[in-house]
Amino acid sequence: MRPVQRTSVSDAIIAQITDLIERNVLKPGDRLPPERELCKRFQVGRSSLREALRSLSMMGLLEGRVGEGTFVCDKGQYVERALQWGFLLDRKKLQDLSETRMMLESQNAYLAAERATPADLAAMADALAGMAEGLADAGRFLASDLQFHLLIARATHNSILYSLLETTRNYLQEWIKESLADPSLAGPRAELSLAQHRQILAALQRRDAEAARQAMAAHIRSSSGDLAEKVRG
Amino acid sequence: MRPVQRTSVSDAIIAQITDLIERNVLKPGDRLPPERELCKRFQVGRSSLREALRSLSMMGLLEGRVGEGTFVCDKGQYVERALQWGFLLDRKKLQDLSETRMMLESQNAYLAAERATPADLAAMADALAGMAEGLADAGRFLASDLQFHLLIARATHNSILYSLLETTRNYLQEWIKESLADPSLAGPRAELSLAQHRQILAALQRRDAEAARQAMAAHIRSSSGDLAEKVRG
DNA sequence: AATAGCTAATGGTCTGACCATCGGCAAATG
DNA sequence: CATTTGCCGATGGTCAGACCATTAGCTATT
Repeated sequence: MRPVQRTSVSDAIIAQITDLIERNVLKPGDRLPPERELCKRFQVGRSSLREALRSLSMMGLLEGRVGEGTFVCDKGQYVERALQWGFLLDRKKLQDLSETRMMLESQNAYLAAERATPADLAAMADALAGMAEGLADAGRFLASDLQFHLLIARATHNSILYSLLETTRNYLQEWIKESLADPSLAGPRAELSLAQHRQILAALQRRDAEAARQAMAAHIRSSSGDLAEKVRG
Repeated sequence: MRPVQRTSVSDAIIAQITDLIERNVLKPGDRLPPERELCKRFQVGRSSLREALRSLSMMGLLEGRVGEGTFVCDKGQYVERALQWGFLLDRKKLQDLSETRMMLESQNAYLAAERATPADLAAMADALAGMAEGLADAGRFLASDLQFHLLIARATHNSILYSLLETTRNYLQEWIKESLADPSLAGPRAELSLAQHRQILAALQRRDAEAARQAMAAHIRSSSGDLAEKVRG
């Protein structure tokens, strides 16, 4: 004897829809039939259908817009989402996060040096210009700073690495902001930071992967010095 | 003006419950109050509550048992759930994941060389012995192999890095298994793999971080060669 | 003491209804 | 004619109540 397989209505719907998406019958951007219509087709109640749709939304496969309909998301959100949920639970490890970020940033710089397109490099130069113009405006400076780092991650053309860096940055962003808020050191530190960024971009432009990695590592080490202190204390 | 944030009842419930689990108010194995009770406490309808619970079940945080109640899962179930989405990975994503894994593994080896405790090293030696004994048993060999890599990640004593490696490994595990299933190459490849693992452990034991990183990188490059081929074509 | 049967509680499902929002259309406006 | 305004239907989001299948625990029969 075998334990009989207990099938859940919602799970069956989830299986069917994921299958449709997998076989590309439902393409990203496509609109699903209205919920009431789907109920009739699947021969199920609206509760069960909605539980299924909700789960699929949570996985990043679908997106519901009030008054418009339910749409298939761009493929690719699910892995990132899962990774995000993954270590959402054991945070409180700022030090670990900081270390992880350092590793991601420097390795991304290495890869970006090999793979950045001219367009990537141009965008980084723009971000750098934004930092220079924002030397007096902390908000703008920080925004351009963040953009520069994200552009490097994007230049790896590896969506996983980009997403990981983005996530760790998001977690650390608040602390980074705080540590840069101290006005007494703002001026000199901003200029140092700008110079370091110029070094990084220069290394990327001459495709020197190892130099890019080391420049990035040095930058993060110096810029996150007091972040580390703050974490410890 | 700023776009007003549209809050969803289900999302609010999800946020509250995940928060309770994060703060360990709800421990794994705990039973939640009945749905009808939760409705009264949250002041929401049962549909919304159930959509939230369903999403949390889909993430592997909760588990509902008919006639018994809803229970908090062991943290880590989410990985299993995530595996179910594995088939949605396209080739590009696989390549990216593989690259990310390579970077995590080698960097972890570097850090582990500096931080591994004697106990960590002893556990790795055990895993290595398990691989040696399992040369004829593919299942056991693979299990010890995986354990060895996870032990290295644990030896970094960085929970984020460990969690990241664990997750990427789980995503790739199916493909790794497949690529090692080919019996024609099983024997020689297993011995090569074992030898490489011995090199890695040796580097760790003499605290040579750079050697450990390079040994790990070499191992992964050679062992994932046909994985890369499989991905490409 | 063991077993069969009953009962209450619970998650799973269905139905119908109401609301807020969005897109599109027609009428009013300049 | 072009623009704005107001309306209407469709849609996702939410709610309340009901019924079902399953489970655990109690009860009474054996």
